[in-house]
Amino acid sequence: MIESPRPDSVLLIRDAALRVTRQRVAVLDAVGANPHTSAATVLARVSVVLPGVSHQAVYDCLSDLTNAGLLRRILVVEGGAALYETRTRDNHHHCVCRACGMVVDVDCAVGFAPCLEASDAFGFVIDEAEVTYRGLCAGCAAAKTPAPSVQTSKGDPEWLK
Amino acid sequence: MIESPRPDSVLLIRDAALRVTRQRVAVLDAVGANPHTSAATVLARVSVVLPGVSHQAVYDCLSDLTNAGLLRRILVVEGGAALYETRTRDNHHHCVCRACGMVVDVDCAVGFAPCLEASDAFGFVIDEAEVTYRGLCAGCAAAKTPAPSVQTSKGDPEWLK
DNA sequence: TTTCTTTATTTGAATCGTTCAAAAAAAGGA
DNA sequence: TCCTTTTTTTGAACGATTCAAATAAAGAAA
Repeated sequence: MIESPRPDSVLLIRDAALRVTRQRVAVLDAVGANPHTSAATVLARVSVVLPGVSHQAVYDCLSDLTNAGLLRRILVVEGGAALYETRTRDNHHHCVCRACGMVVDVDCAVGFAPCLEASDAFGFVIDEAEVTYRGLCAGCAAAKTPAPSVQTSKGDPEWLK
Repeated sequence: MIESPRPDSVLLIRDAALRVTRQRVAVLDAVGANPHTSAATVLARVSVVLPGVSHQAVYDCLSDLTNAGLLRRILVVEGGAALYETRTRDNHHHCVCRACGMVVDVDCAVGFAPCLEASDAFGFVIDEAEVTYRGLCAGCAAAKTPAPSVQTSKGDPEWLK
């Protein structure tokens, strides 16, 4: 599954006024192909296409692309690594399984931009609402595993590998 | 401001079927007196009352008290430390200032347990919804500081010290 | 195309928050 | 008071991320 750079990525990066480098294209492609990936996983994936990429380059690219609005960074795993995704401006949320760590996208029932209208935010000028649901995914709930492979937030979710 | 252990804490800990130790009482008191504190800050505060406490004890206490439902752990700062609070079962949310790191509690406009009803959660059994609003607090927004003391998530929020 | 300047990447070390593991100490029932 | 279990201390380790200096690549200009 070695993917060739999608022209989309090149255009997106250029339009964001960023220099188009192979690393950035590869990182954007990697996240696009696998939503909710950590820097470590991105590094692994990018390494296939660009042997020898440094982890620092991956961190820099993730950071730059995030600042440019091409990526979104979410803090979903307790004590774990940040995850990245390419869906950036549609105000969707995330459901995280406490057991296996699986992350899925969720649209809020309340409608678009659900909780962005905090009741009393003490004068805060809010620009983002990150909503994280936690619980058990269908599989883990069915298995009713009391505490078998409870992944304590180290490394990547198993289902991702 | 050396505080003496509140009887509340002792009772709460005992009721949670946990052994009542000075460390646990002190940790619970420390978080109770200062919502949204990190482990490092708790250590500093507890050290005043209990000179020589180990950071490990603080981590253990925070973990035990959190598991017992006496504390809630929130992941609010990008790449930063987890914060703890004693308001545990009222489903409130948090507003975080991107500039100074200030955290305030917010009740959702949508009502009690706002976004707990995710539209389609792929069969997830959800037990918690963590909502984090990000933006600028009134002070930082007013100052319109483009990027002055932008705290990049290391250490504790300045306003806490 | 070639050169030049700016911006990215590599390299390697360091930092922070957190956890692991073994020995010593304290809690609380018998 | 004794004894067993649970906590705490002690000290090292780890993963994720960042810092800093040297090198390489991007892309505008000649």
